[in-house]
Amino acid sequence: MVTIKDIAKRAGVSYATVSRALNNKADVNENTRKMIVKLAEKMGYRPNVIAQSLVTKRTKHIALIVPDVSNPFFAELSRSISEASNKAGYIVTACNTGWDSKRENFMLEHMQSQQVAGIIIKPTAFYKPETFDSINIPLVVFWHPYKNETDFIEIDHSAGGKMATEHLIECGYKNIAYIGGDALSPANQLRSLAYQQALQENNFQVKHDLIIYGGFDLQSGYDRIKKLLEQGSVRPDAVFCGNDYIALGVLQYLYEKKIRVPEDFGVIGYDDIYFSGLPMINLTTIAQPRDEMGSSAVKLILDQIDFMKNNADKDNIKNNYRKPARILLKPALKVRGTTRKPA
Amino acid sequence: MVTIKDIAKRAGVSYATVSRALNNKADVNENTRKMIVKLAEKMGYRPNVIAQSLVTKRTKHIALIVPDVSNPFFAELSRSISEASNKAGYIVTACNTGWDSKRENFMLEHMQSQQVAGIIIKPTAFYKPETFDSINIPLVVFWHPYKNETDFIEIDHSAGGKMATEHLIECGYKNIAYIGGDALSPANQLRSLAYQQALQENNFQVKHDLIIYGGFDLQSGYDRIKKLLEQGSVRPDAVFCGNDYIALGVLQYLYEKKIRVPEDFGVIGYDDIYFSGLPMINLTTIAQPRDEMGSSAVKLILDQIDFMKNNADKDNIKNNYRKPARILLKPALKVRGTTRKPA
DNA sequence: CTGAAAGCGCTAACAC
DNA sequence: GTGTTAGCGCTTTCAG
Repeated sequence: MVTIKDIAKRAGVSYATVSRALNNKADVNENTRKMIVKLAEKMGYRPNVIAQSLVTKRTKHIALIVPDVSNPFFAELSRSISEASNKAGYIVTACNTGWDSKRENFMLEHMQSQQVAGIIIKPTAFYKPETFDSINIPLVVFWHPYKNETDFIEIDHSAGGKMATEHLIECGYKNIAYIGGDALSPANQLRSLAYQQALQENNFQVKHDLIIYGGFDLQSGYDRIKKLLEQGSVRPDAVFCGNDYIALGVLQYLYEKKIRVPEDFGVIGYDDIYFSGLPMINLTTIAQPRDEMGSSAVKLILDQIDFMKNNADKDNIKNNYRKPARILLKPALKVRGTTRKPA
Repeated sequence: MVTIKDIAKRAGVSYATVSRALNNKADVNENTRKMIVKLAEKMGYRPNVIAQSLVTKRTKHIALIVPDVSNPFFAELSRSISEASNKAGYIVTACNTGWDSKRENFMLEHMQSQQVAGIIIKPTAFYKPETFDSINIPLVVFWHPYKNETDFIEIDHSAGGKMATEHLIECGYKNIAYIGGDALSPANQLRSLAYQQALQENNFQVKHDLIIYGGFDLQSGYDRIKKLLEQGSVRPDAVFCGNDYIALGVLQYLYEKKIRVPEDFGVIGYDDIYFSGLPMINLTTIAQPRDEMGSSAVKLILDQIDFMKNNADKDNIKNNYRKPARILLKPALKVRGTTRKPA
């Protein structure tokens, strides 16, 4: 491994000069610089980012912590975050928690040990209030307002849930079920609540038997629509699903049972993952603004980094001086083929 | 930020002792250790991985460089690599090149600057022979044998291409087209070649007009089947696609034009991404063994790390002492609904 | 414009 | 078992 000292020796200058030259500092003779840069290239020099970080006390890494990167929703979010970060000269490290909050905590700890410049996290469920207290680096949380101390980006899931439910009502469906994901997922609860409210406002009865929770995966959707239709006390004729995966599972069951969609049964998902838009799937769904989510998150991180730099003299900046930002993003209804035309 | 020096001061010991205690070194009094560990916890100590890495000269990071993490194939591969890495105590940083080899080179450079423990890469296209020459950290390359100097994991795309083509022939299709991705992708070329060979071996004529390349995306599949069917000199009745995305585009076109699949037109993809298996899509495809790919890649990286550790005294180890590994993985045919029953 | 030197937080000899 | 000390590769004063 070739270091600036090696270069200095060969160039016959001090290694401080090499450092200055390579970092484009102002006060270096132009000729010396050129000579050093060329030499560095020739010798195959690669700056040791680790060493740089140790002295500058900052890295160019942003950590992204999500439940599952292989879920297209998170994959797409991840890509939008990567792009925004790269544009600002940051690299992102994406970690899976696998919907496991123990693992989530571990990753949170670990990323701080890594001295990342900031953390963007989509928590798996409600976190304990103290979880984020000990984090004193830039942090952006998706979806979960927490006191007033961290930046967060919220999606208006109440609006989303309402939109979805009212759409099904307008389509003329009468017994609308809700198949959610993890019962403890706050987003899930907000949607479920909005669903219930929308029903009531429209003079529909809220039936407990039509509300069930489970996993956010396809199999879970399949299993639960099966249970609902084969063993339930009330037969639904439409279902609002906690995410597109669940909806895909529901569609699969209906498809197998040759139940006509949307004529005899309506299905609406949530997230608008890429594949939902394929004509072979054509799932009506609620779209979350992924790109906006990604770019906003990165922007907030950069703001915090900026703020800390400008206030490096003060102590305990983050919690005491900076007013946390809250961004509320709107989801949008995508009407497609799994719901019939409004009556 | 609390450091081991802070802890040492509070504990009334030297900071070397703190380091030893926290790292579970053998020669520390059990009581001192307990005291220090408890104190560290109380003070909210987090080891500075950057500093650790600087002295130990290794990090626990593995870089994964792929064209596009939002493509389910890479997302799933990425997850399998993450899991295998985590098990071994490594974290993975996944980077997109966006199918851009300039960006790929940049990432390669950058990751080395980051002092990652190893790099796993799926190159976007043929690389220049010298690309990997200057890399002297553990490296695993997917798909592209390169001299004898780096480990690589190859998928037998010749076998895959042959399998796909012969399956279409057995199904009784007569004019089989090939819609590939990037013409310069080696995997693509191998499949294309195998397709041509399989045709010849079965006494089918290879028709240039039935072979076209483009992007690996859905739109590209859609556009090119459209062109083939609307403007082509020979009308195909089946198509072997370079990946599932392209096949999805083809299916979309056929769906819109109400061309019956598999009765009047056969479609086969490549990759077996998750969504291809959904009953609504039900795409016949060639599955690449993602999990095996991921775990093998990580294993090879770990082997190299091990090897380097055990030969730390020697110089220029990687190229001169270690025999590079080559792993050949077999793809598998998944017969589903977009091809008819063999005649 | 350049060199000398301090030190980032930590590990790993080496002494005692 | 514990303290002392020398770096890891680099940036950044501080002198000159």
